[in-house]
Amino acid sequence: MTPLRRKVLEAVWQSHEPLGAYDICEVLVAHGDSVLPPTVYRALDFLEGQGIVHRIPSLTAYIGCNQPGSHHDGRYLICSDCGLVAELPADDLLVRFTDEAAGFHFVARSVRLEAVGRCASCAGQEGGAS
Amino acid sequence: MTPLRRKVLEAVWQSHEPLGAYDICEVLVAHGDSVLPPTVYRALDFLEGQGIVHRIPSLTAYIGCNQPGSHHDGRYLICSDCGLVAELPADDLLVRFTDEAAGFHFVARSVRLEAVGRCASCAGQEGGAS
DNA sequence: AAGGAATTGCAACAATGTAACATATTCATT
DNA sequence: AATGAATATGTTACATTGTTGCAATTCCTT
Repeated sequence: MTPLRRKVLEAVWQSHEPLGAYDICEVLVAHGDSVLPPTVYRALDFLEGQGIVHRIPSLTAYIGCNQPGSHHDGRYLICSDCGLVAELPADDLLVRFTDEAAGFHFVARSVRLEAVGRCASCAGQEGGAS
Repeated sequence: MTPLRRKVLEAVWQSHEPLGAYDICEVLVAHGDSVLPPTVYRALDFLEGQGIVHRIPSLTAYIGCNQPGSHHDGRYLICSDCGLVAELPADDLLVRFTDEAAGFHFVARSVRLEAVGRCASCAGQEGGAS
């Protein structure tokens, strides 16, 4: 862990919504650091490898991990209205899928379960996209 | 379903690996059609809405659906070595997650379960990107 | 201090996705 | 058949996201 990586991590942590890599650039620059995309991507790769942040491919964005560790599995609720992501703790569903994959001689390195839909508060208000 | 959409669908179907939108452009152009990105993306949006093709966000690419229908749930095994994707039929795991999400008043519109790792044939050969 | 590995800075670029508007096509209704 | 609404496609230009390659720095070990 280096100062730069810590700054990237803090930027992700302090945001309540997923941050894109370029968003992170802007945050750090706003803090007086001069940071360009390759630097951010490298820091994110590192942090992801440590299981401290997670990439959400559906949003091309990153979130801080709830309960850090080096497990690469996770379950996510992604609100397509407000963009918020809730991370649920990994459970036996993921293990069962890993086992099922093994039945096909597939060696799973990470398992992700994600639901895309509308969160409680967005579903409460009217205005559903049809 | 229109001629253009059918061509896009065929391009996706006839590829044994996931195709990016720009790959699809190239395929159609190679077939003599003049097609630009917005056209392909629109066709893909339509086909995805029909449940005939699936987008794999982890790869920013598309695959043809095994058993077409308008269900938006799926389970995928994604080989990070060769890029091949196997689609497994949806099962009760996805339903259980939908129910669990509902417990948080989250209305899931689609659920995806994906494992990233090494497929049987890639795991068989040596050369793990350790 | 010298060597080597890992990290960061930087410039240029590649790949992916979208907005806005023009043009065609379809199809029901007159 | 002519009109007009709705849908689909063509085209330009651009926005966003991610990468390559190399130089400079830092840090740790010998």
